[in-house]
Amino acid sequence: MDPEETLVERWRSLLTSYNEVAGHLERALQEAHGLTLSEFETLDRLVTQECEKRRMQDLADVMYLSQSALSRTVGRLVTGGLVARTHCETDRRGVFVELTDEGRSRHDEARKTRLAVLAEHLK
Amino acid sequence: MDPEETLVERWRSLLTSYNEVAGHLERALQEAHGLTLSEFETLDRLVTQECEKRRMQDLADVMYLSQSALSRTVGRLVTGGLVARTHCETDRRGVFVELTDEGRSRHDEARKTRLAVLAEHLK
DNA sequence: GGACGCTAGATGCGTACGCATCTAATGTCC
DNA sequence: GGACATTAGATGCGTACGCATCTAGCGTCC
Repeated sequence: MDPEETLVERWRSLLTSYNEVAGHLERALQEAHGLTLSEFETLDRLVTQECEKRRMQDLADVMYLSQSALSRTVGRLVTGGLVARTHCETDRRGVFVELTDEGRSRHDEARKTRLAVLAEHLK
Repeated sequence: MDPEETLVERWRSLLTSYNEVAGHLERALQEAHGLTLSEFETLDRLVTQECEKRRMQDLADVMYLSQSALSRTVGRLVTGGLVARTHCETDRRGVFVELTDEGRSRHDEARKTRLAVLAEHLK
């Protein structure tokens, strides 16, 4: 079997699945919870980690966003009151991101939406 | 095994793979051929089909883009001289998209780049 | 301790996106 | 054949993105 064909096929399938699921998820999260996919995923990273207070960089490491996109995403979450920024004591360049109660509960609701969408569209 | 956990894991893996590959592909195509990922994928759809002249709608059906995004992508390709729009005779609302020679050869070069990137990053 | 490089994040800027709407052509029903 | 719904595609608008750059704090070497 032609290796190029195989690769391209796998890539197209990845492309298609991703856009299918991401599209539905984006719309559902926005509609039901006023959250961007990236915003939700950011909250999700914070909840998942046992320590719910993380450096921007640590977040960036486990996410797919560029540094600038993450910075703005966190900015939006701060504006929405879902997370708070705290300065790091020992290194004042650093920024901790911390879930607020509102953030935690909003994530918890949104989780149900995610589950439903994934169950339906993640073949 | 918790079905939610499983789904979410698969989703995260999809999210990560997609962004990894798409990011590298986007950059490589831009760098080496001045093409957007969507532009390349559009060309690719045209080349792949035996008939290299297709209605916008047919293109939209096999792509992941919204109708408006596709329309603009084709617009950019037209500006770049890689495809041409032709009006459909029998239904003048319809638009055919047709590869130019330049478009065909540009796609052919870019294909090598895609292969290299996929081989390296599509785990 | 002052100059210089380096790192963490924020921000200016340009771009592709989706949604909603618009335009123009087609089809339908009387 | 004229009014009205429908369809194909283009376009206005607002938004999230990545890249490049900026700012501020840190570290090092003399």
